[in-house]
Amino acid sequence: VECSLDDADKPCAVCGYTEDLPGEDEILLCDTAGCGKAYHMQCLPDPILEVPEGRWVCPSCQGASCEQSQMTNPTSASAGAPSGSKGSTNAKRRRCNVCEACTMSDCGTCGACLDMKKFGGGGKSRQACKLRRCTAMSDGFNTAPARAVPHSLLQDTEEATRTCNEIAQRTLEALENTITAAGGDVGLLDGWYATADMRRSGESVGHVDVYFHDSEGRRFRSRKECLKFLGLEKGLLKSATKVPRRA
DNA sequence: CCCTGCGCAGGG
DNA sequence: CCCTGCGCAGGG
Repeated sequence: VECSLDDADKPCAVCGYTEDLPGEDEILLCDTAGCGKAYHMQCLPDPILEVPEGRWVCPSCQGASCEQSQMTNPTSASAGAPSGSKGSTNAKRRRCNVCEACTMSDCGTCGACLDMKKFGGGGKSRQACKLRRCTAMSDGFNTAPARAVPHSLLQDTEEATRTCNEIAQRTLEALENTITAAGGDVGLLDGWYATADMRRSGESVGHVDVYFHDSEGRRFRSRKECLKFLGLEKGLLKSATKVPRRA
């Protein structure tokens, strides 16, 4: 595979970054004549781990031709996997590229944009433009529930509430899985419930904060806090578990 | 005081 | 790129 140096600073068609993320993926260029768009391997809808050998066609061009032109690629992380395979081991949640937010352009003025290199920032924040936070993230493998409310719902109290409730429920189930994985019994969570509220202003508008509550009114902000309280924190089983007052 | 909601940095 | 945990400030 040869790379044209002229294309070395072409920005990724998905994230807009020109450079490789530190320690992470490289940029691929579509080999379709007249395309040549660049993609981080990690930013692809179906991420791949190694630079493919030979010809590579981007998702956009694949869709245009209705061809599965990648199926013969032996180095792809997931293509052509045997049916018994458990699938990609590093699947992540990814933007759908279809929802309203995904079709927006980077606004160039929000905090996330101003940090992007293409807008003169340092490229440290690594957050999506506030207008482009996907509301239909694709399900990755073994990942936490999405925590975002569609922008169109920010003023629709009823529907937004329902969405938050669903998120709360899924996150509580994620907590159960975490407890189990840490060697705890799900019964520890008897009487627990989760609440979810969306942020209504600021750069993180639409983000949903989930809190866990136990049967005695204690509130926890994260699964980690729950594990600590339940004495399931990895490695250290503190005999003197901190218990908030008013027990 | 505590609770809530938002920002932020680091990890993946 | 998104997720996660936690700092922190302002209001009850």
